[in-house]
Amino acid sequence: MSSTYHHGDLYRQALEQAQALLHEEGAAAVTLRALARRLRVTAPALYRHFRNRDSLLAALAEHGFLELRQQLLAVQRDDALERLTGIGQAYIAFAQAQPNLYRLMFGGQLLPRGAHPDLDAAGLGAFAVLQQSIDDALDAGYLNGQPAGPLTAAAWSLVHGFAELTIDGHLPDEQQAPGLAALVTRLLLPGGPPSHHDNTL
Amino acid sequence: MSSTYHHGDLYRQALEQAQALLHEEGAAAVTLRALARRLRVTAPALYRHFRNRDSLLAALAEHGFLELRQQLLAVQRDDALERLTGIGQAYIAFAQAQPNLYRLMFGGQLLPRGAHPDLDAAGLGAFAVLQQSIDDALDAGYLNGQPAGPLTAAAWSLVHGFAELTIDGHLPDEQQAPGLAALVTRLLLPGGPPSHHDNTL
DNA sequence: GCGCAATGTTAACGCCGTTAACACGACATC
DNA sequence: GATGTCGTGTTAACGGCGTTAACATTGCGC
Repeated sequence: MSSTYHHGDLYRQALEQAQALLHEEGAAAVTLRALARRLRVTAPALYRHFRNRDSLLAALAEHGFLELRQQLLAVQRDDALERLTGIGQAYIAFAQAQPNLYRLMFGGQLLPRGAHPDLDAAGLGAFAVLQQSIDDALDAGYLNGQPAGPLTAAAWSLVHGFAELTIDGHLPDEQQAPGLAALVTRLLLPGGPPSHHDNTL
Repeated sequence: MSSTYHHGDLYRQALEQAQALLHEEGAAAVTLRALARRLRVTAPALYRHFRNRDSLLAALAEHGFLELRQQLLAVQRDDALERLTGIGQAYIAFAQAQPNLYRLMFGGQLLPRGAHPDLDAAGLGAFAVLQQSIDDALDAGYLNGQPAGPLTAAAWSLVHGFAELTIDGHLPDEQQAPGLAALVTRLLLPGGPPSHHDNTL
């Protein structure tokens, strides 16, 4: 009399174990059958909760974007420019702490856009934090009043690129020093009204 | 009497067809069996030329890095700073022209580093072009004499990040205007001796 | 207490990477 | 020219995968 024929909350546990699998072994290891084995359930059972494997991966990526957004929102500084650089560093820290998750979020496996609307929305939500903090910095007179659009694109490109290159080991070792992330996030920002942040390297 | 029991140059044709498959349908579609079907050959035949599927993908990525290097080397400008921005734009153009190849090169499927030495070497070869052009710009008095290491990391991060974000559709549409690539590649560079390149947006 | 909907299992399909055993044929050696 | 060897192809088979259809069990509303 297996008292757990009905598992109870397979959906939640599946997400948790899938996150563990992703974190430990990468997206390729997030297999419906492997996940089912971990949960002591047969593979087709998972189809009651996920349309297919891609939907499961999309759900993981979506959670990743939601978590990233929260970590960016948690950066609080008085000065708008300091907050912007802090956000950049938090972004990089997120990617370095969970490289497999980050690769799933940006690896391009879940394309095309529109296939997973919730995922797209979560991605925009994270992007919005960065965008807002740039607007705030501009309002505070920083960034030489450059147009917000290209600035945002450049800022995101910089942190995203640095995050990916470091977690994939593409940058030479000496350029992976812990402090470099901070340095890089400041290179883009050639000053503004208060001068307590020169690019004094 | 199939006159082509011995195929002749299966290795070269396999690489070509694999490139086509990759370009048209992405890395997931580059399957040994699908490739064998295209070549009118059985799947195990490919194991005479590639250790396994990963080696095939690594060979494709390696060719990508070699081609990228050539395209960067082909950028010739008199002014060192102009050449640097030209290289950034050529880099982005490469990624946008062959998104599936670019994702394979940087998607992190071929890790860990050291698993495919030829691939690692080719990657470093492409990186070296960028590094050299930054050294040249510094020698010409540009970039405010900032340290070369972080500068290189930041420059590569910027172009790599922008390339990936655009080919994956993460940037809002208005920020994908053709000219934006040029703009972004200049944001990083706050001038130098000659002033014919302000950040006049 | 009954019935239905939710949620699990079993069995099976085709595709995949990979390996072992075998077959063909070009090319060197005698 | 016969012969043997080695490179390169085929055949057959294994297990793992995503996925589906059919069936089984259970909890919950009436």
